[in-house]
Amino acid sequence: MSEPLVASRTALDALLEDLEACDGLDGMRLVMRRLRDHFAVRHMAYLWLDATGLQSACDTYSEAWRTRYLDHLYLRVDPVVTGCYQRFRPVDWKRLDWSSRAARAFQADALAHGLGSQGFSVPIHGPHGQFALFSANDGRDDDAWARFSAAHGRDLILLAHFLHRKAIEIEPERRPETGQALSPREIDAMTMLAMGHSRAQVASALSISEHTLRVYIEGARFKLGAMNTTHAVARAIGRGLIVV
Amino acid sequence: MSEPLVASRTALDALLEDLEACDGLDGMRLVMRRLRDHFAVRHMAYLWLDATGLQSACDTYSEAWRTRYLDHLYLRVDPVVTGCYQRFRPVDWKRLDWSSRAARAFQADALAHGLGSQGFSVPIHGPHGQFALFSANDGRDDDAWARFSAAHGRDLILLAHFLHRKAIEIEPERRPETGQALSPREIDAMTMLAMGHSRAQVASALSISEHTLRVYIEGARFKLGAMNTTHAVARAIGRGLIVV
DNA sequence: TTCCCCCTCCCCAGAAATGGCGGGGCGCGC
DNA sequence: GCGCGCCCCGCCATTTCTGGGGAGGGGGAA
Repeated sequence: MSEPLVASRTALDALLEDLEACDGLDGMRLVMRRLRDHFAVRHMAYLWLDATGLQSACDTYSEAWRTRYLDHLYLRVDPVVTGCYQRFRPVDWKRLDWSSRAARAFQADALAHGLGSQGFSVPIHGPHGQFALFSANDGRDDDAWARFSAAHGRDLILLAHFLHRKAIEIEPERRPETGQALSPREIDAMTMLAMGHSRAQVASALSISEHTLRVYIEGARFKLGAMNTTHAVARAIGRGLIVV
Repeated sequence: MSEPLVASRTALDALLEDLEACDGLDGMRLVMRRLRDHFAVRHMAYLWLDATGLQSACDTYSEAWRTRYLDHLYLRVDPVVTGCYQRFRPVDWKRLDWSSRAARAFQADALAHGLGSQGFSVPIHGPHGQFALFSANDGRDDDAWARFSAAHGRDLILLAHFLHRKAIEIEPERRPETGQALSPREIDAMTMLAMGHSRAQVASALSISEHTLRVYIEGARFKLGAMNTTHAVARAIGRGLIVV
C-alpha cells in the first residue's frame, strides 16, 4: 500500500512536542510544513476565524491562493468553513454541500490554484465562540483518501487541539479578561434575562419587586462595565459568568 | 514506577472503538468504568452542561455524591466547572481558584464523599456554545499525579473528543436548534447590540435608518425564536452566530 | 420568468426599560 | 463599632424599545 503507515506513537509525539516548543506564527508555519511532509499530503492549513473574517492563519497554500481567497471573500462561500462551523465531528470534504453555484465556482477556482479535490477538516471550537479549522488536502483518489482518513483521523484531531492551543498562546490579547464576580441574585437576574424574560417576569419568578430586580440589573451592569442590559447579558455570557 | 505505562496505541484504539460502538447512555457508563480501570484512577466523569444545569452525565461517582452535587447546586460553585468554562487547555485541579469560601466548602464535601484531592479535566467546546467536561480524579500525591497527567494527557484529550461525539449522537433532540443562519446585516445588528450600542447608535454606525435596523433586529429575533432583543443577542452568542 | 429573500425606508401608539430620588435590615471582616 | 456588600422596597419622569401597519428595488435559485 502506498499510503504512509499509521503514525507511530513516538512520531506523533515528536510532532506535538515540536509544536508546543515552537515560537510564534513563523514557528507554526515551519511545523505545518513538517506536518505536510510527514503525512505526505499536498496541503495542510490551520485557520482561525472570527466574526470579522480571518483572525490568524498558518498554511502551506500558495501566496496566490491565499490572497485570492481573501479578495474573493471565499470565507463566506467555502463549504468547508460554513459546513464545519456548526459541526463537532471532523468531516470529509466530499460530505459537505457543494451544490450552490458559488460553492462550485469556488471549488473550480481552488483546483485551478493547485489544491487537490480531497480534503479532511477538523473543526475546533473554543470558549467565547472561538472557531478554527485544521484541514488536510490532497489529490489522491477516493479509496486512498478514505484509507488516509481512517489511518490518521485521530492524529489530526489531536494536532488540531494543539495547533489551536498554540494559536491562543500567540494571541494573548484574545485571552479572557478577569472581571468582578456577580452576586448570586445578580446571576439569577442575568440568567433569566438571557432566557428572554422581561423584568416583570423575572421579578415575579424571583418573588421580589421589580424595583429590587432593577437594583440587581444595575449592579450587574456596573460591575460588567456595560452600557445597557443587553450589553451586560452579552458580557456575562462572554465571560462565562452565566451559561446559556 | 507504580503508574501505568504510557497507553499503547492499540489499547487506546480499543477503548475508542468500544466507545464508538457502544449504545446509549448505559453503554457510555460501561465504557466509563472500563476507562477508570484502564487508567487506574478513583473516578472518571463526563458532564455535559447547560443553562438549566446538567444536561447529561456519565460518571463513576457514588449516587450519594451525584444527588448531593445537584441538590446543593454545586454546578454554580465547583471551580472545575467555572474554571474550565473559559478555558481551552486541559487543566490540573490544583491550578484552579479554590480561594472562595463556597469553593472550600465544596472541596471538603467532595473529599468526604470519596473523591480524591487530585484531578485533571479536559474542557470540551462544541458548536452553539456547547460545553462539556471530562475529568479524572484520584487520591495519589502531587508527584505521582504530575506523572499521570504527563503520561495520559493526550489520551484524555482524545477520549474527551470521542465522548462528546457520542453524547451528541445520543441526544439528537439537542441538534434541532434549527440553526437558521442570520443575514449579514442581521449579524451586524446583533453584534453591535451585543457591544452595548443603542438602536440609534447602531443605525447611524451602519448608515441606515433606525427603522431599517428594526427590521433586522425583528428578523433576527424571529429566526432565533427570541422573545426580545436581549434574548436574541444571548441566543446568537450561545449559538456562535456572533462573537463577543 | 417567477418566487423568495435581502436590503432599504416611513408612521403611529403602547409597552418596557432607564435614571434618579428616597427608605430599611442582615451578616461579614477590620 | 463601623464600613461594606448584599438583600429588599417605594415613586417620579424620561428615554428607548416593541408591535402593528405600509412601500419599493435588487439578486440569486428553481
